[in-house]
Amino acid sequence: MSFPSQFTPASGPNDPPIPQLTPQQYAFAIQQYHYQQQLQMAPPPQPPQLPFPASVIDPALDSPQVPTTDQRLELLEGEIEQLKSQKRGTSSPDAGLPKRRRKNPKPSPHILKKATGLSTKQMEVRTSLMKKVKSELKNLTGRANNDDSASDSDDSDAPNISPTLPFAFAANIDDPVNVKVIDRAVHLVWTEQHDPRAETFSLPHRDIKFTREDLAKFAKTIFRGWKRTWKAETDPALAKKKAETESKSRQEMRRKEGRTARACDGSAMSCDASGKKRMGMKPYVAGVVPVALSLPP
DNA sequence: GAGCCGGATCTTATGTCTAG
DNA sequence: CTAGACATAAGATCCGGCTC
Repeated sequence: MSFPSQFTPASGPNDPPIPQLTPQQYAFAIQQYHYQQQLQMAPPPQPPQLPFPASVIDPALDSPQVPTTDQRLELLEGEIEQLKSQKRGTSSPDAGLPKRRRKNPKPSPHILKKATGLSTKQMEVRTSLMKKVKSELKNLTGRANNDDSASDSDDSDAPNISPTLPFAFAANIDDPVNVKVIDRAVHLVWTEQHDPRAETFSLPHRDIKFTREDLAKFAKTIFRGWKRTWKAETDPALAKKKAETESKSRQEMRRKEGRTARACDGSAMSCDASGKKRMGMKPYVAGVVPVALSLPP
């Protein structure tokens, strides 16, 4: 995996010319462009405050105009300002609901931020949303171009194109560039998935609620993970440390494998096929006795 | 003190390699 | 070709520091 070594936000997110695209890639780019244009222009000024919009994508926008890069940038910046003012003005993303309903507040259903204590359905929706946020981030940052795995189910409707909004990993998460990318991804997923009646809705359960903050939380977690990878690749000291850690990990694993092989010699229970994933693979934990070694006779 | 951030660590899914 | 071994990426979680 590789990241762009330089980030030039001043040049605008869409400015870089599309380099040597094949006709297929170019077609994808055009498709993606229209797709994002629709999503970008469809929501009313405050989409989260509309409980159930009739449609996520305005059919009237099917023939998208082609704005300039500057216009797109302005739209994005306006979007961010809108989100910021929205956040300042409301403590909750669903503040658009009639206030009378808040007289007897129920326990908040927006509990997807933390994975603990969630029901099975909530966990499924949470996982699905994380995948979608990640997918959008990949497409927005161009990371998808370097990642052929693309196993996410919704990748098909967001084809990979050249980078448009790369993360500024050298900066913090609150850097305007990063905030812009995260907000954009959150907005895209929210627009597609917040309305169970929308055609774009594809979550496993319609009755599970979530907020834009949940999505932002997911995006930030993903950013941190990617930033860690980026640092490990760009910082020689970290790269060296990582290599040493991995080397130790492999040594430890081989030692454990040797012990396990001896211990489970003739014992089918302790070295069954599930060992393929090797739950005992704990790179950083030395001295942890594998469960297989303590099994009863 | 609550909330956020970043780093470190743990866990898991998935990709790649290789011996049979 | 296939099963198993191994490598890697990345999500989840914990923890300490910082800010308000």
